[in-house]
Amino acid sequence: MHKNRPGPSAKGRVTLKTIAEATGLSLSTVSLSLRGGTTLKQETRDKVAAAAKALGYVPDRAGVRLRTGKTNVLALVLDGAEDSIDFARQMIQGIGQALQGTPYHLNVTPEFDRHSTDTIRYILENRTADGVIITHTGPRDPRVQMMVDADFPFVSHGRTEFFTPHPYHDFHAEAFATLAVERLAGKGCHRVLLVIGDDSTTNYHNIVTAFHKAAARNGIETTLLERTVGLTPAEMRAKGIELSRSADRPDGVICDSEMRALALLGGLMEAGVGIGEDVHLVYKQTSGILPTMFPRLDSVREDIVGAGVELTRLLRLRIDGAPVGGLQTLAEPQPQWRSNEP
Amino acid sequence: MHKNRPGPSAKGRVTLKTIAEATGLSLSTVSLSLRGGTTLKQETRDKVAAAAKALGYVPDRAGVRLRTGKTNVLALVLDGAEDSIDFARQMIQGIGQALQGTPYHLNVTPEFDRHSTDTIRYILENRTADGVIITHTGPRDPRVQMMVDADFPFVSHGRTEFFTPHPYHDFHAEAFATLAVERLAGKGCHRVLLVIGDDSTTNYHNIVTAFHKAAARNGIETTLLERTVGLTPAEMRAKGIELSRSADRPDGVICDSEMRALALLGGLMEAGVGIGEDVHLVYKQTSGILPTMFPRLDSVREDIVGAGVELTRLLRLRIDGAPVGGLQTLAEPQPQWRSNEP
DNA sequence: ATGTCAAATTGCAACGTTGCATGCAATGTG
DNA sequence: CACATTGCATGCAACGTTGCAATTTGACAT
Repeated sequence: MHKNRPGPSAKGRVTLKTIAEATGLSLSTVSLSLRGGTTLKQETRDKVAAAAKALGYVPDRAGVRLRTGKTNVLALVLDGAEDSIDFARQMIQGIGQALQGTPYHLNVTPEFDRHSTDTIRYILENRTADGVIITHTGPRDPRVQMMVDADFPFVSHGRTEFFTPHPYHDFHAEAFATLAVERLAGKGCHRVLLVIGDDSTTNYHNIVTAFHKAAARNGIETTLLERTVGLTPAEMRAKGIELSRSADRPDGVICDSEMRALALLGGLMEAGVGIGEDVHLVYKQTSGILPTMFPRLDSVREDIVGAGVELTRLLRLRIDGAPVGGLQTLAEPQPQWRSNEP
Repeated sequence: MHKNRPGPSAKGRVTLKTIAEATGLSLSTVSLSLRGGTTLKQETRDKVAAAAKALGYVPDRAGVRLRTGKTNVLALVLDGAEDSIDFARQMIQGIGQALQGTPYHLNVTPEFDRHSTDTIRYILENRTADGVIITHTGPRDPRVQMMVDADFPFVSHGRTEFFTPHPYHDFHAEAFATLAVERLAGKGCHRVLLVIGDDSTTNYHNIVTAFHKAAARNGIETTLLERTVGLTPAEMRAKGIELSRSADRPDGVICDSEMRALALLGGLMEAGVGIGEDVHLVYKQTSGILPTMFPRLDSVREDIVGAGVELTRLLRLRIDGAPVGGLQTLAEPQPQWRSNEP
């Protein structure tokens, strides 16, 4: 007779077998019942449900995964960008919140090169998650391409320009740009600088396009734009000082991130420019940091926790087979006009 | 005859069986060989290794996990605190970096209440990870207690006051406090305010104790301390304004976080206090944000990415059975004295 | 040839789960 | 009363892996 006792269930783990013995039913019946088998007698189903609850049964992930291929894992591929302050924490907070009470776990992999397909390829080849969330999506993002080709469930935070539709959730960047431009126009600005650093995301293009359109509608000059693309925070700061001295100094600034807003403000303030007087500012707010620092700054808020919740909702629907159709949503910007407050 | 074809390996997944067929050896031999069975002929081992590589074999996680109980998962329990800017991103970056090329995946669960044992309990009961990393550790952290009792592998970012030793990695808070006090003493400060908000962590106690000692040694007054415990950033900002007007205004400030430094600075600067002149400041730096904003501020850096790498190293050693003895390390603070620069 | 012994390899069962095919009462039909 | 039909429940195999027990192989001595 064999004695084969490996580690896992050394201590009395509750499995289907435990429930079967407790109820006097067969293992198959218990399994069927817990998955809601409709051919079972109501009495039986109740009995099983009661026993499962009493014993504190939780299906073994390895067993399920081995048998069905379902991992009950969602993978978040986390971009290394630091321009959106507190982005990672809030995104994970949101996803975690949406996953509360579900069988899903969250797997996080940092992405070391922007839009690298390494992690995605690994996940697809080894079927190590049921679905993927990516952030900082690009217009022709190769990660999206790869998952679309493989017909693998995913959502992107951000849109793409691909012909084949896919699930996404995105901040309404165009609405943000328009709101910001109109706010500055209302303040009487005529030369507006768009401070935006990262041109590898779709977000960049959406903002730039909408910015130009809105500026044109409002008779605002936008020639200074190119001067801030791709600058590091330190360079951004230097740019602030340089700008303050230049002849064509802008009277309005729009920042697409807090990191950049902080850096530029550092430069401008050091140069003695009066914020809210000589120069008006609107920035995209994702954390609570700047408000403590500069209490009367106009901003437009993007809710990252909410984005995490929504991305998770969409992805789960997709995994459950929902058609891509309804799985594309935009988050409306939330204006926080504070510069008129006392 | 049965035909039982579930989802997972519909497409030709490479398993031990594949290799067995390719090499003409038995499945058991292949398994044994890949795990480095020493009773096998060298020739056989080479043949198996070659085939495995050629076919791109990766062990199935579910299979291994079911059989051995080993999950190849590390769990990070992520505190919701936002005072250390960019903490979550850097910690995950560090852990991810240390996990590159290993079979381990990183599971992240946000913790909704400080030091809640819910997540830990779940992990212990369902053996859903091989080891746990916790952050923002408290002196009598119930999470630590629980894992020590269960003899479950974990590392804490931060020390505890428990009698039973456990693996940890921590920032050398005492060294930070001492460095900061001495720096301010060197600047001629006599009344120093310690701005620290979170008294549920061990870190808090370590800093406070060392701060008092160092202050006493340097003949510095520290009576203002209690006034900043538990304040929110917004209140901290108000406190800055209030302080600037008070009779016993400090001439030196030490901040244990960037969030608090920013908030207090916001208040002080709005009140017209000259930073680096009327008041000197030293803060604990974890991100690159403040340097762009206030370029000539003294700080002491804590490397969070490095902490992630180190925590992972310690945890893996612990999982592999290393005794707790050597698995306790401290990170030395890195002073960044900038206030004298031009 | 036969037996002994060590070296090298393999068969088998099991981890927990699911889904098909089958079993078995009880009921309905000719 | 034989026979199909229905309603419920169960046996069995398989997912990929590992560890033990057992078997085969080859070398060597008798």
